[in-house]
Amino acid sequence: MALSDRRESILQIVIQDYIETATPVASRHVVERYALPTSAATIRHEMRLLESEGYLTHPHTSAGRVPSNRGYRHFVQSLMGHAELGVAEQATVRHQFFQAAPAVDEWAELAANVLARSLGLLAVVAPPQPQRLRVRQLELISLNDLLALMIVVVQEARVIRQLTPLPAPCPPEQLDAMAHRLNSDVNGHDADSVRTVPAADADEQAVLDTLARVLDRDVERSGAASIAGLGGVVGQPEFHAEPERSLQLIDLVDRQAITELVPSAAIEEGGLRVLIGEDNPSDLLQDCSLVVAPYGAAYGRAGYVAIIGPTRMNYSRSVAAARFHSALLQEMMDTVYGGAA
Amino acid sequence: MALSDRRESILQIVIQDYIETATPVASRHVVERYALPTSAATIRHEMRLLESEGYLTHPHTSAGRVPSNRGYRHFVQSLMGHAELGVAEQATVRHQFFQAAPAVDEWAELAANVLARSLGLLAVVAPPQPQRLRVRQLELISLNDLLALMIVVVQEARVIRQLTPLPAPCPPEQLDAMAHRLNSDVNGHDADSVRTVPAADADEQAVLDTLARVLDRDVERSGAASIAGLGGVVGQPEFHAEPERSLQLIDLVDRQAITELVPSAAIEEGGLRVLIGEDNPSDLLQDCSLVVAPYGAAYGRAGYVAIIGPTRMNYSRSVAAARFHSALLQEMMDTVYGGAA
DNA sequence: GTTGGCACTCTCAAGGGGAGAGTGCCAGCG
DNA sequence: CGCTGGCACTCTCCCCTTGAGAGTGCCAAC
Repeated sequence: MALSDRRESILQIVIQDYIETATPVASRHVVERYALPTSAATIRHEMRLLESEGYLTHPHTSAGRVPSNRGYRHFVQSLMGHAELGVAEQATVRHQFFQAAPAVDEWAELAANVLARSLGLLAVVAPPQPQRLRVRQLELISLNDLLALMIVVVQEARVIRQLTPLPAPCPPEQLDAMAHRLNSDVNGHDADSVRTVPAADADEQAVLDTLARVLDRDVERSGAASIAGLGGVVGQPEFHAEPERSLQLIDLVDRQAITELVPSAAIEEGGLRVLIGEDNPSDLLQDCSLVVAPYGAAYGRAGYVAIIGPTRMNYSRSVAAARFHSALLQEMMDTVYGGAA
Repeated sequence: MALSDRRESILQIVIQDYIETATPVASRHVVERYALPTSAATIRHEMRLLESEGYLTHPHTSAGRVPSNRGYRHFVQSLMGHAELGVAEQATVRHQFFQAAPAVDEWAELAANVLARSLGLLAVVAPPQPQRLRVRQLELISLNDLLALMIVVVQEARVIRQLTPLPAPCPPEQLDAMAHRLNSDVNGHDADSVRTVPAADADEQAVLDTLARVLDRDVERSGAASIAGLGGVVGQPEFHAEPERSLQLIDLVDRQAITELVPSAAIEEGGLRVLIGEDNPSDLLQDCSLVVAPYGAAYGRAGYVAIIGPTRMNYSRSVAAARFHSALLQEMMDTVYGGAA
């Protein structure tokens, strides 16, 4: 099933041209634009063969050729080559990351915005999910004698806040003292080991109970994914034609539900993956492709950088950008939180 | 220019019907649906007068009547009455708020989501912007001998994170000691007074400098607005007809730029305001209305709850919901952070 | 002041036709 | 045997027309 050299290069031309112009590409257009030494009829013949082998399709009789999912897949695997982001662009992005606040969620937000802007596609960036949370610092702020505000800093500079009712009245100074005392007891502990810390009185017990509970609960909650680039992707011509599809996608983003469409199998596997058309688990992403690059597996359930766009996306740029950002996020985490894993 | 009673009630019927059905309302439809004791011809006559007075318009000759912006304005001021959210709904929302983490940004996020879902419109909720930040707690985490991670908890449980290079090598225990020492020095201080704290050595000076800088910087940054409900609002029939308008709006939300369309004059004035059609500062919100309810002015530059939708929005529900949420946010802040203002 | 009747206007959907774009195929050529 | 020009064929897209339907505006009568 190997393709002849000429056939391959025609396939490549058709796909690249279609990615650029978003219009079916005609035989005459190919010979003219790319100054091929053959006639349009010959190209037509080759295209016909490429179509019978399943790499191209035909919207209707008198339209040019359009890549099929199989064509895109072949393009990504064999034809597209290995691109890298330009040095200048890499430097600019790195700079932005080192300017940002040193926290995973901030980085994820920044990465999603940068990716969305530079690719014009939808970008979803999720921070790694820690398996369990360990206390770094505990603070108690007295709101009144029977109610305290608990602020817990856990690893990777994540912060949990929680109201804590106190069973016995506890004036501010006493609460401060308690926080101070508890800090050395709970430092570095996770939910389970917090539960084994002995309490001096009922209030301390209440605080410890609450602490253990929120440590468990926030393992689930922590690390919401950042999403950006909706404007770019619904502006793509493929969405112009079908408003309902756009609405579904907008709704998915609005409800933060696209994160569920990034298949966890692809993330856990470790390497960068490109899912094209029906590779996708969801019908909602028919005619869409997904580029997924996981990172930060050492910090819990791996985070990921995902690019979502029409199958007609610029794979070369998308893959390069996703690879670069996932590596950068990994590097940032290792630099700033490396010891804390 | 006062309207007769009958004319007023016809205006009210037309507006309410149009809000509900989104189709121009015809004279016959009015008499039939609302079982009026007059004939269609009479209604037509009255509608004609309402149109000549500027309260209604006409998409084209043989279409029913549609409220003009002036009509909506009159409706909001005189006809709509004062609605409140149902007791059950109020209780549900309150419950959700007390379940959430006690932090202004979480509340804003929750409020935006609840509003968007219950109204089907775009909701923007911004927390108040403090005039200056005061330190509550300072933590330093040693990344290596020359680099520390600074975590600052300021009032309203906001958290600032920042990398801090250290001029002289400083092992972890020493850094802990410094944090402990500094904590009592800077507690309750703002950027200006942090600058007056004397430093024991070069490292301490570096930490204090960084602290003062981020306290200044984050006054600008803190409190990004939460936005929700894009899916609902672009699903409205008025956006179906004009895809470019939807794209502009989507882009505005994607880039977090709608917050700039909420006029600061309306916020600073204090009370709830309804801006209809060309009341809006931006051309992008032509045919849109904006309900703005400020809150939390005691905590700095006031935050706000804003509802954005087509001029054909349900003003009664929107106003009631905006009023309720702004009051609730105010109450939450007073309860949890009341003493800290 | 209210009403029924009627002419008038405008939209909307469906149908028809012509221009344009590309292909598929074939016969001829090197 | 592969390449090429020519030509018929097909399908889309846009424009125009047409007819049905919806509502109004107005008038004369009550």
